[in-house]
Amino acid sequence: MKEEVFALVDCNSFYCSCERVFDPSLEKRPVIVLSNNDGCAVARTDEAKALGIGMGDPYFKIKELCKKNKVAVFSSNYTLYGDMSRRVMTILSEFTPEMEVYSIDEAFLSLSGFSAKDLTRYGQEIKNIVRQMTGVPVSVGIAKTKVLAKVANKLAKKNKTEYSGVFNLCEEKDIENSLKNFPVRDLWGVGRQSVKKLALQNIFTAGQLRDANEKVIQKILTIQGRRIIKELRGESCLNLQLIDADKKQIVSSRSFGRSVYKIEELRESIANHITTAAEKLRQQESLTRSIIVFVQTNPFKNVPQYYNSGFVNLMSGTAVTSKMIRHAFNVLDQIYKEGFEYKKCGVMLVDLFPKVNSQMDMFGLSDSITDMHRMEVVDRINAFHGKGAIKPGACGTNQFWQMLSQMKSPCYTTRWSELLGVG
DNA sequence: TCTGGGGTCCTAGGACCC
DNA sequence: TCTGGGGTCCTAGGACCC
Repeated sequence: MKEEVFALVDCNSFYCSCERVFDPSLEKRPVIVLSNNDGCAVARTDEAKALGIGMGDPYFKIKELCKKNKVAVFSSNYTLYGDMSRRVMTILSEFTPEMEVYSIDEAFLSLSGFSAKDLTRYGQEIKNIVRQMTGVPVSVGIAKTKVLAKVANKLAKKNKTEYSGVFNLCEEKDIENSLKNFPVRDLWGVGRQSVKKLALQNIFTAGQLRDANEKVIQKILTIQGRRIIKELRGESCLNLQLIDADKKQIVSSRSFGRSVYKIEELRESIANHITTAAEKLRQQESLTRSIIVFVQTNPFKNVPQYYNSGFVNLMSGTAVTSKMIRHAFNVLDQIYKEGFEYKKCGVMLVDLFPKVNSQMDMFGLSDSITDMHRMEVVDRINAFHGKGAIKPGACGTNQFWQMLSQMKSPCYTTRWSELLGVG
């Protein structure tokens, strides 16, 4: 069996760190970044965590606490974070022949075949170079399986001074020690429901899970639980996902900055969601055969509740925005009910398939060459001038329903589109 | 007043066929 | 007309991730 080694590189409080890069005065201050609509905290620095601000805490509940402690609060600025992420990933890719970009702020690097005794030093080098070139601090966990690399990374983050951001968990005695005290709820792939089920089996630590009976665990946690056990034992069964696989579904949805009642307003929002989703669809050179549209009221508010969704099947598949908007509007007409206070809506494209596999149908329902060319031109213009430079008229211009984003930092890295007023 | 958004994987169960 | 068993395909829903 080939001996594998993985490094998990994870940016520390990524969104907050991005904000700090462009405003050094934030360095020792507590910083948090809020979700869309300034709803809840999705990133916190250590200083903010120390104040008791939790992941996902609603902003209205912690607002006072933030004011009192001079917490720097930001609305999320995904253009900035996406751009910083690309920079970090580009640098990381120089350190390995094989890498999986796992999320906006995390990557698994294959270090298989690298000399074992130098792994820790290599991790330090990765950490230092990323910091030096981008300003973003990262933590590195090194181990023989992905699950153990996740554990190592978590411990590196938790004991920053002791390990200075890099923890090499390849030695048997270190694994033993680490798993003994590692809560099972902090394991990658073990969520709240699984924690409950494991507690009934008297399993509370990663060490106990590793020593449990595989078949029993598979019964209660499915095949995924069994894989975690194997990985904890050092048997690698989760491989690097090297190629960026095509999405199987594409979703665009968002809560409104305020309540919405009229179908005209929902239409505008749906048109925008279709535009976003269709763009992603064309980017991966796919067509969709099924569009789902949904609308819903605010479940947290004490008002009459309504949720509904509907779909349309398009036999020949399409990636043409205008056509998709027309179909989505038809669905919206069917599910919309007057008199409700709507808070959110969205679209899902499911049943995607590669464009090259599409067949001409007999009824002329397929996308025409002219339509496809038109979309290509639109995509190119938007790529150059910034997202939304050109969009369908149905998307509206005033976007009154748009989300709240009151504390957004400037788009430091992508100023052009901002200056042109199209970012 | 104010509680995110976008994904994947797995399983159970129904429909259908032989 | 009734009976049984096994296979495949599809879908909805649960659980999890960042």
